Amino acid sequence: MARYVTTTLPYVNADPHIGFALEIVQADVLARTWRLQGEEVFFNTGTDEHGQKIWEAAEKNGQDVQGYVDHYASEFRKLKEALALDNPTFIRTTDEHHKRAAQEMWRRCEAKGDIYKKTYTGLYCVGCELYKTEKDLTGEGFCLIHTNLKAEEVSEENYFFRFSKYADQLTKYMSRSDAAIPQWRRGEALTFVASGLEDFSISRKKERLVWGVPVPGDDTQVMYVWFDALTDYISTLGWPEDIEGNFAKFWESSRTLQMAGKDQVRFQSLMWQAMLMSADIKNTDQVFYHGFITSGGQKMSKSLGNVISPYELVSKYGTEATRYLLLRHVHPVEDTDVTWERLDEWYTANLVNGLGNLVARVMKLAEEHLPQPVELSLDDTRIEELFLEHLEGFRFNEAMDLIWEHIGKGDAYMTEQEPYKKVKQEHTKADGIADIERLVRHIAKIAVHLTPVLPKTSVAILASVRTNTKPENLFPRST
RNA sequence: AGCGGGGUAGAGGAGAGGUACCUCGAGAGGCUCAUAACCUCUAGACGCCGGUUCGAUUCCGGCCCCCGCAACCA
Repeated sequence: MARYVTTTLPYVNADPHIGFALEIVQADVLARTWRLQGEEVFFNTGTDEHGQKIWEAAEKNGQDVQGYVDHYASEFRKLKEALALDNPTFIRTTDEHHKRAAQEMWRRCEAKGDIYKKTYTGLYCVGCELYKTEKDLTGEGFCLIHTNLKAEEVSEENYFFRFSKYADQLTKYMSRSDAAIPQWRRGEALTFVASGLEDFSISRKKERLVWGVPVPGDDTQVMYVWFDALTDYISTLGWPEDIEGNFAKFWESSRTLQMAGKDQVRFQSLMWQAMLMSADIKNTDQVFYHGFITSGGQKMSKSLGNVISPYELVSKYGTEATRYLLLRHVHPVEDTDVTWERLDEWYTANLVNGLGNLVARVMKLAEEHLPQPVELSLDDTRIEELFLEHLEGFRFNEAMDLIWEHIGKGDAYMTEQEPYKKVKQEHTKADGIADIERLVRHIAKIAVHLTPVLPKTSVAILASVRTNTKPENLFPRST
């Protein structure tokens, strides 16, 4: 069966966030795991590039918008190299094909009678360029952020999507036990639907939102970013024309998975699913919601100055260690607090002293005492069922724990059997050599399990086993 | 207010109806193959109060605290 996995598309008004790195590394591990099992996989990511905020950010930087989004698109594209991502397809919502797809999505919903025009009256803060509700304003009607600006009452005619019409269908969809992971996010979505759905606005007047996809058949309106961006999950597959057949293969007749942050439940599991229902397209089979990474007990934010960027992680610890830290020490679905101090600790304890050191001590003995490389058997390279179950169940941390359990066992075996002593005495030499061979098989088995999670390390260990040589330090001690 | 998540040794985390596990740190031994690494042993913990149960830290209820749902942001 073909498989499909996508990240959400990050909005390009800031540098890549560590939370997005988490999301895309998790997606990558799944894509790699499936590919190892011989499945055909479509792995999608990209950038969300429309919207008023981006227009403004570009103006603020004195850049033209296209140049601005091009710059960010390339910043996000670099993640592929930095995080060793296995061949993701990279879509930009400013791609011509994507814009046509978004317009086709609009036409389909419209044909279904799910798009209508309505005058919206609200309190608008010019500073924020956003409509505000009463709780966003002071008692006197001033904006909480721009405290010197009084929100103005503004009326605007926009297009709305009949979200409310899909309440029953969404409830039914969310009743599938695997529609959202973890389970409690499903509960959240169901509660939200039960509380009553309000149709949402899907366009803005062109004067207010210049940088967006034009609404088909109405030059005065532009699509609001959500409507446009969500469509990327299928436009990336070539929908609607589907000349190459990817949509049929990877969406319609495959098991589809979306990865997203925990704040995305409403958008991914409800709004987007309602749009698909309206357009008569198959719903996403499963959406996985990861937790957030905090730093020093607080949400990362530029103003607090506690942002840890994925590129900083990679330049300090390297690609493989960054993947390791994200997969083992960040909880898949709960929030995790991360500080540089803790990152150093995990890196040294588990990669330098753990994995790296074990490989070094085993291969040093092998290089000196084995006459030839160990022949690996089929059994040495078989992946444990439990390991795969953990990965398929999004328990990346537990899958990693399993590997590190074996690393600990390798070290213990070495101390108990003392092959380094045995090889020095004629009458125990053969026994010592057999121990070393067993240890080499053991690290080979560890390497095989590392394939989807730490791909380069896995290759390095297996190469070292094949040539029977001690490798360069896999994880150098950081100074 | 409401909704959701969480409170586990000195620190940070995992886990689960019946010996509570991992990393760092502390104490005592051991080893020399290894990246001053590794192994063994020891001390030390399930927020509070009830309930269900033969048995609760785990399930249920109440309470107390922390975090997110608003922001440059995933």
